[in-house]
Amino acid sequence: MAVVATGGTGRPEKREAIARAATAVFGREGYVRASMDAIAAEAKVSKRTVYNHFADKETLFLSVALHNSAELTERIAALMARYLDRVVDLRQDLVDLAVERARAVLSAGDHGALGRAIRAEVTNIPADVLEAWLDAGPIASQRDLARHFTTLADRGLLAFDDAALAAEQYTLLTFHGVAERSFWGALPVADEEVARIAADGVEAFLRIYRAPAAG
Amino acid sequence: MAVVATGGTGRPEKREAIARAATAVFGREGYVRASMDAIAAEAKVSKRTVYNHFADKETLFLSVALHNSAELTERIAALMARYLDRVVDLRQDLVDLAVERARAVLSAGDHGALGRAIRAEVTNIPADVLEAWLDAGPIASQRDLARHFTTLADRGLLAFDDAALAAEQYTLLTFHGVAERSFWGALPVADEEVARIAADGVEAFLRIYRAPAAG
DNA sequence: GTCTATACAGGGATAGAC
DNA sequence: GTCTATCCCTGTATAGAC
Repeated sequence: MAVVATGGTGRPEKREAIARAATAVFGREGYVRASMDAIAAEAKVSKRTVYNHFADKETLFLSVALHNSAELTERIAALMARYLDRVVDLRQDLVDLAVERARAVLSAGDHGALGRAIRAEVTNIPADVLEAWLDAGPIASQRDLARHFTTLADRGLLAFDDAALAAEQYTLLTFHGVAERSFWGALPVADEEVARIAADGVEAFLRIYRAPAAG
Repeated sequence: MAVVATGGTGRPEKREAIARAATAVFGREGYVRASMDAIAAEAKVSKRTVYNHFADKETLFLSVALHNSAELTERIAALMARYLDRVVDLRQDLVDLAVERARAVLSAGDHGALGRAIRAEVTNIPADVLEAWLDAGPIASQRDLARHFTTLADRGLLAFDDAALAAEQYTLLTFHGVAERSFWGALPVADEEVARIAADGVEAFLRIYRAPAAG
């Protein structure tokens, strides 16, 4: 069970097209229902080319899963930098970050959909690959968030003993409610609902962690 | 697409055995991988008997999903009654409830496993059936919890404007972190981890919602 | 020398028939 | 309770095309 992408003597643009198509099809159909024929068709390559770039269906799935995980972590890191690097109105920035993160992860695009496929297959994924996926994805994002929170605490805007715990509870209060309601992006959630949950979550979060001195 | 269980002219004990077997197999394998042969074998009946009681695979799945949802709601309601009807140490009772709920939903048993299968199939489940599942399961449990919280507020132990929001945030803080970590029961989580998350979650919850007068 | 197109072997699934 | 019609999937093989 090769974790690293296999082979790949072919043209890189084909490989990328296959990976993109696989992300879309696995996200739409889930691992079991997705067929290599459908992926080849979506990538507009022959099935033989798919097998030339990726050893088998499982390798292809795990490969795009890891790639997708890292990509999403980057996008979320960019959002955190945008909203938490230069905070002027802490509450508003935390709400905006929550809304944008929910949109990035759960929007109809491929990101959340592939995450759902991975969660569905979790019992069939080798432990080391699952760990790599977690480490490049959710765990990395939580680490990034904890770092930002530490900076905010240094600036006197937040107060806590455990930055990782604060980051986890922020995520639970502002994100997981939406993720659960939408089944990780499978069903649409109204924008107002996302905004409401974000506002309520930040309100609760600030009651726990706002520094006494701060407004 | 019949929502209600179909047919059922056969012996009720056979029907129950099939439903139990289907719950186990769907939970272990997921909807697509589970085969009617495996379910018949696990129930120790012939495949013909399975099709005599349930019209097809989809009907069987949706039927056991709804049943399972209602059953789990009952078990959680019993836990809430046990820990919240006669509160003496609010913090301890909230922690114990969180731990027991996590155990009930996520333990290696069939309950959480089937829930995982449903979440994986959410895009293939008819909207009305999904709504019925939510209403008999997660939504019902949240309503029950909100009712208990209202009583606790009347007794001066909690303080909030919106009981439903408080119940949702209690669930997020004390339960969803464990659910996510274990992928809804697919992977084991150490008892100490469950206890730690419950304690941290209740601590945060009480900082938001403990009544000023109460200890 | 990689890609396309298509065909094929082998296995397994549902659902119904005997 | 077994047997079978029908279908779909993975992965390979066999052609030729740029």
